[in-house]
Amino acid sequence: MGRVHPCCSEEKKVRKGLWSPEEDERLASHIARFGVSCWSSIPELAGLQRCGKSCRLRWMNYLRPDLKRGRFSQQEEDLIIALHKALGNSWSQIAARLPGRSDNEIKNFWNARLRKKLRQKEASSTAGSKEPAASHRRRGGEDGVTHPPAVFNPLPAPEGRPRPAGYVAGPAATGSSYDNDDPSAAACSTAAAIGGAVLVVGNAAAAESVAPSPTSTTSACTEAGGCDDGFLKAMVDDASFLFGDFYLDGNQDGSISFWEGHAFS
DNA sequence: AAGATCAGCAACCGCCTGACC
DNA sequence: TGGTCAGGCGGTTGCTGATCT
Repeated sequence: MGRVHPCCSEEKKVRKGLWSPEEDERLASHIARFGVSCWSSIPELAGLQRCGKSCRLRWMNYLRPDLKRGRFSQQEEDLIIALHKALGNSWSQIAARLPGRSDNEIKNFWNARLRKKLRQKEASSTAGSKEPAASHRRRGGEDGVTHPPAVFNPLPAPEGRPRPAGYVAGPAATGSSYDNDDPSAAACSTAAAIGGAVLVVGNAAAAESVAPSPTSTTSACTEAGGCDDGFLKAMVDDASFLFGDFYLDGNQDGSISFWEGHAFS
């Protein structure tokens, strides 16, 4: 393990660092014309002095036509927080549920923004905490705690979607908005139909119990009547299921509710 | 005005995993 | 069955522009 990829070895003259517009153009036009068959052969075929991994990364994170780039919407932000709570640092899985966003983008966003934001929230809620508001980035600045505190900004319900018994709108609800042109918001909205069962994931106790495992793909959860980890796993493993049939919701106590259109089995 | 600090982002590095021989 | 290879992933680093002092 840890062996150097042949395509990245010193023997071949490979460029590193930022990509030039010409390189981008070469790679993009090559992939547009021939598609992606074998990343390791693409540099040669496209006339690039890069390793295949570098080409793949550039394509996946920057050149892919379906990337939307730009700032994260409030819905995306909420979704990332919720998915991170459920999936941990599985950025690729989180990215799979956020159309138009790359795992790298989400990862950077999380590291740069959300983690700090959540930490500040936590610090302010536990007044008197000695933790600095902005512990400085990198160089071992991370504390090893990779999960956010059990805080989640509630989303407002889409128009016409009935609230379940017991739903409590949180104070942050008015701060959220739905952008109609935002895919993730649209996805949430499309699930607006159908009321019914509510799956509550990550209440404070549950979040605590899940927090120590950054790669955990299951979570303690409760439903009106209980839910099993397998269900949640299935849900987070299936983007269309999540987007098509679920509406993500947050509760005042920091828990997250997933509304769905099917009866739980 | 200049240096220090912060924030965002692109890209590299090391490791894991599955396919293939 | 074990070794090799390529793809993929998460963590980390480095660069750059903006903001602060």
